[in-house]
Amino acid sequence: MPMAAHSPTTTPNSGTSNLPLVRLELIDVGGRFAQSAGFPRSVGEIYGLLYLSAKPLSAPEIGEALSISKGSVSTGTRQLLALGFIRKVWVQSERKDHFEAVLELGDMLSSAYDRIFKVRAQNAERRLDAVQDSLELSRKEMTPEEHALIQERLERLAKIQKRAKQFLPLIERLIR
Amino acid sequence: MPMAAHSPTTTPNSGTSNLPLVRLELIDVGGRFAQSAGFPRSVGEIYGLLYLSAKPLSAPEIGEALSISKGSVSTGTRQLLALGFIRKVWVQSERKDHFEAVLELGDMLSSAYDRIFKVRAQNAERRLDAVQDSLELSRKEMTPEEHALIQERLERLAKIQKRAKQFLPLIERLIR
DNA sequence: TTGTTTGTTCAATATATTTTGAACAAAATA
DNA sequence: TATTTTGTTCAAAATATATTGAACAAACAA
Repeated sequence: MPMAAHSPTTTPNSGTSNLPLVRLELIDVGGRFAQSAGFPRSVGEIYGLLYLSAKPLSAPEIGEALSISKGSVSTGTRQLLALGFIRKVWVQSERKDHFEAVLELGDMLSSAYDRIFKVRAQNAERRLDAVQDSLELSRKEMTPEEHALIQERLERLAKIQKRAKQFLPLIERLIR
Repeated sequence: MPMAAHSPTTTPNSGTSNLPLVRLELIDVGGRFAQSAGFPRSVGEIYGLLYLSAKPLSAPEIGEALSISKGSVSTGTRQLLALGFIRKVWVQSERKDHFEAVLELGDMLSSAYDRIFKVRAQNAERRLDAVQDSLELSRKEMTPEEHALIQERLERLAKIQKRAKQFLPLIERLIR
């Protein structure tokens, strides 16, 4: 009930690919995880596929295995590369790019942490400052009581934010 | 580029409500936060509105202030109540339900933590077990080498999960 | 150079999620 | 009881997001 009930959608892929069950399942796990982290499902599926692959795969191979288009593979791999979840590798006598999963999930998570949580925390801080500024701008439109109440509540928020700032680096250390 | 680029949508609300700028801004902050946490924007907006309100508000008041429908207010308040982010309060000589924000964000976060992260961690664990089971089921369809590779990689995942389990309670303690 | 292969972009389409509002249920009043 | 007020549900509409695939660009080969 609480959480954004991620649709009980179809099975990983009913395409023509002929992967053993384990792989299909991990592809699905990846897809769901991505979704719950706010990424397109296909991004997680690509990672799931590569994670259990014995050798690097080319973009067309990925597309075929997951039954997704050229464009989606291109976009998805770009995102995963940017997050450090996969690598491009050169394969002998092949012109196509090939991709492999970065297996060190600790590293992956820490880089994802940097890119996502730190940026979010910074944005939140900047945003709250702006709100406090606009409290002063709106000062004349409100009674002193109202102003005091809002000021007090915004200060509470600022405190929470400081607390969050304290423990985020701790998580970071544990992840590395 | 990495993150799911939350649309640069319209201003908090261009409805007829006549709130001072600070409030409009905090409503927007709430909306964006909700979105980044995977909730409907309107849920965060309701909380933002209540957070800076001097007195509890009724459902129609909320709907009017945010220009959202009866149905959305009903759904949104239900979610916030379930998460412990708001409370129902009784207001003298009023038949309508009234709502106020729980100001203790620490408590809010800890209850949200319980409901969201713990459940997710449990699901992930159950899911990974299932994948390991199906590795054994697929055993005959693959070479011993392939089996060994997949087994090793799934074990890595299980390790990560144990590590995550260790530090989650730590976060929990800090949040409380 | 020209032709071929590989990779990206982005407008159009498909999919998923959120919101609405009318229909219903539940509670209170008279 | 009948009547009014308040709250919820859920199918349909609106909105937001992801995917596709054709058009383009960039890299290579000959």
